[in-house]
Amino acid sequence: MTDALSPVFAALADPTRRAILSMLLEDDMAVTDVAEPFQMSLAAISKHLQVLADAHLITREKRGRVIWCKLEPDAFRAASVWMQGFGQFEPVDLDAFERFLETELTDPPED
Amino acid sequence: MTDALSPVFAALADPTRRAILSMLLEDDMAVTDVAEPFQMSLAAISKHLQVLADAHLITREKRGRVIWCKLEPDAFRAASVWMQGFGQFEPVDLDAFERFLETELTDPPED
DNA sequence: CCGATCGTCAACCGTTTGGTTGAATATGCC
DNA sequence: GGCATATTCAACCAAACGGTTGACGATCGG
Repeated sequence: MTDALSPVFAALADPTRRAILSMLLEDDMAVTDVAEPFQMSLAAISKHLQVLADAHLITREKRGRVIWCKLEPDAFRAASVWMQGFGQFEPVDLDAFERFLETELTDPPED
Repeated sequence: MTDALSPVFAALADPTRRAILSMLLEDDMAVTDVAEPFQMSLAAISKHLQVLADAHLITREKRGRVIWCKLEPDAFRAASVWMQGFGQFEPVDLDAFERFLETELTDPPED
């Protein structure tokens, strides 16, 4: 499967993995801390992180004992662009995105 | 799985199904015509269409013997909105979308 | 050096997925 | 009515998925 989009969507299809991505949206996290809120083994979370890394949705960097997980926005963008082609004939999302642009500009995310 | 997003992403994870969606972007199609370009059985395509319909990415309408398949942009939009949250802190896609807006306005899709 | 912590690996297990084939169900046409 | 066309259903299969447990290799702290 040389196709880059399939692993991205497959990774996003699992609610646990989407929850992990939402957590990483706030900050980079160690594997153990990622696993903490979930009712499943650390090994299971480790596998989920592997799937996300294979899809290039995250990267992992080892510093000492701890492996830090970090969002990788590029893969999101590729998939998002593909999807936008299917919404484009509907004017509604243009409005929505203009509204988003406005809030993004008037209320920029703090560092 | 009461979650609405998972079946959408799962449906999009298969390249055959994404190809079907691209075909439907041009026009509504009968099941047999959807199946024609693929090297697999009609039953397999029928199942793919079922998956897409379960995710509400398409609808099927029976007229006579023929079942017409039609894109349903709303499901795309929900998933797209979810994903935009992960790209939003990157300024690049704003530029891309502005360019898209421009082409969309200067070259509107004919009915 | 030793014990605790961090994370992955390997083997296993039940379920889902993506495909096949052949039969079944509508519907349209003559 | 009878035949061809359009689509799904049902049973089956191999492979992938999402989870478990237990052992293992690194690394930190005393």
